[in-house]
Amino acid sequence: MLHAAVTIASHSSNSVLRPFHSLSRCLTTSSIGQNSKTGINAADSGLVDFFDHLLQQCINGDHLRQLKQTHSQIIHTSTFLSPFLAARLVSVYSKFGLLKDARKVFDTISKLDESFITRNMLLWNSILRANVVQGEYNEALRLYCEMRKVGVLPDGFGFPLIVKASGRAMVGESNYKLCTSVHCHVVQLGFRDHMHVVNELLGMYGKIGRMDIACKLFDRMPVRTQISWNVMVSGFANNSDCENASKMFDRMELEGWEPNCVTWTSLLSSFCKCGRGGETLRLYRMMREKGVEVTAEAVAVVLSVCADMNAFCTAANLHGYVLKGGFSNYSFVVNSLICVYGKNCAAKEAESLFSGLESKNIVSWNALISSYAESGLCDEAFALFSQMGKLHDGYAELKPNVITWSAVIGGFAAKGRFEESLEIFRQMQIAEVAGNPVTIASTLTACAGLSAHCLGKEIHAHVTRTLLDKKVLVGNGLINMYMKCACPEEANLVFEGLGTRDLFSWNTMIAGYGMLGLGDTALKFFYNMINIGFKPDEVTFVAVLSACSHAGLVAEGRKLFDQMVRGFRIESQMEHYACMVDLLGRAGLVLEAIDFVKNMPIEPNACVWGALLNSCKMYKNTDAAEETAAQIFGLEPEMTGSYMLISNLYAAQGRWEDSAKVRHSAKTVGLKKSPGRSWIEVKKKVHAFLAGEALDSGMDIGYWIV
DNA sequence: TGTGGGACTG
Repeated sequence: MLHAAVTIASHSSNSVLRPFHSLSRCLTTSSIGQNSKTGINAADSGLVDFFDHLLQQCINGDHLRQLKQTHSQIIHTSTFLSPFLAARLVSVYSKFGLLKDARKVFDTISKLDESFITRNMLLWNSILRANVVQGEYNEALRLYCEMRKVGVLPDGFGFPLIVKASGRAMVGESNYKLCTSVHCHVVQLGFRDHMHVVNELLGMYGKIGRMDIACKLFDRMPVRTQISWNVMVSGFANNSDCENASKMFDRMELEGWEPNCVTWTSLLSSFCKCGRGGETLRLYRMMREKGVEVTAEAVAVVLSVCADMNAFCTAANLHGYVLKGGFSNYSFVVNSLICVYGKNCAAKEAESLFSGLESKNIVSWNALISSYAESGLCDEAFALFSQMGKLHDGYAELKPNVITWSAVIGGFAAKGRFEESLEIFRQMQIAEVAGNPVTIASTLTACAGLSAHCLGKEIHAHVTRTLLDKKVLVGNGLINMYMKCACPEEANLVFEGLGTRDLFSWNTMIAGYGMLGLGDTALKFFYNMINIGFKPDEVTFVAVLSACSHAGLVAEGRKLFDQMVRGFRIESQMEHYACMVDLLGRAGLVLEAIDFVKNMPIEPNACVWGALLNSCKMYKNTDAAEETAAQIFGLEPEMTGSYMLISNLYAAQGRWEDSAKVRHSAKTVGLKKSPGRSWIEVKKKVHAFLAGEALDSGMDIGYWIV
């Protein structure tokens, strides 16, 4: 042992030398050379303290090499059987993220002495903690099973870890059974009222979406801590229930507790998750006024709200706060900054933040990729996505996850580049990444855009098998797809089968029936929706007004437009005016349509003029058409459709020279009408073809769904 | 000898 001590001293740096005095003390005052397998004598106890000190220094100074050295030195002394040091080594390795080494320490000592491992709770708890901290919840639960097998009963330190792992582990469809069985064990072993254990139980039930059980446990807690309250508020936040998060927050104050920065962060997060951005910002201001410490986590939440609300000024202020508050090294804060800049068309800034990040995790990549995709830069998104699989900083490759894939697929679908969107979806199947409701919704948008009925049906069958069809996002996508494929019966079946319907479900049904010219059915759905208590929004009225227009329901349309403004207090927007002009114009009330445009309280845009021009053409009102076309050329000179429309109108009247003149003037301003493009699905293949072009070979879209 | 709560991406 003396030799070991000398070796330590000679290998140590100056800072390591400091505890040497205590080591010399222990060497001079105790017997040397005694070795016991089960216990540590007095001399070793001093050595244990010494090694403990060294290990502490490894953590403080982030010295991995020193840790390895210290470990090997421990092995060369009898202290390697110290339960405390073994546990310490496990926890230090875990802090370095070296779970495998931690496990090796645990396994080695287990093999050395079986009776030792059954008695040593400290070691069990440290290996449990190591796994939980690293997010290895399933492994933590496996250890718990092992514990039970060898007859070790968890204590007040072990149970919180096991409970936490139960709520977060991936165990098939539901964790509920596992959670209740662990809960039973907690009660059996008398930890029903143990503060730390119950706090974890609250969190566990929150994680699996059972806030009802968490509430019952919370209400009968004999003593609560600040943590108990915070776990409840964050539980509601994670379940997107800002009403109850807010109630819990109020109740906390009412019962004399002061919400701290964590409580506030959870409250902000709950409002953010409910899509109530305005209130999140209001609460954030309130939090600052009250002098509550603003944490990096709170900043990240508020920044994510800014990104969604295009609140660029607030975000710029927060950026300053990030720099001042020293949060620039927090990758999750920088990730949300990337989103704010990316989504506000400041791609350069987003890119420089991204490249400045020391450690880019999957979220960082997704932040930039989804920013590109959402700003319509799908090629940039795809380029970055393609870079992901490659080697970065010499480290193992980072694989795109479901969020990455969905962002790219959604980006292409939103730009109308449906084939590319579906092709990437196919690649995703090959990469064996399972899609989720968001992925499926984007894919269905692409199917709808291509009227790819067969592929749409195939996706429908797939989501039915995986129970994703119960998700409202997927249901709405299916309804839209079937409507765009002119299959209202199938759309209706999906609608009827939806457990929960939201405003989108109703709007999609109304718009679908309207688009297919089934105005009466669209109206029936509109009135049903109101009768069961849904409040229509501006999109509903665009759908219902355009349904009236397609079905020639003029009186009904007029009534609804009036109801929208007076009854539902929805401000009429450009789309609503365009619908009304279309409604009147299509019905042959061209003069009234002209009058309607003249009396509009806002300046008409090209869509409104376009609707008017269309009706002028339908009813061969050349004078009004010319005047209207002039307005359009003034607003949008590149609108080729208007040139064609007016040229065709002249042609229809036999005014060939005028017709040719218009076409010529379009050419002189450098316009070329882009040819019409259509898709047709034949035998699970989508064929794209241009007007006047033969069918191409078609892209293979069959048998994608595994 | 050691306990817990808050975050960012589709």
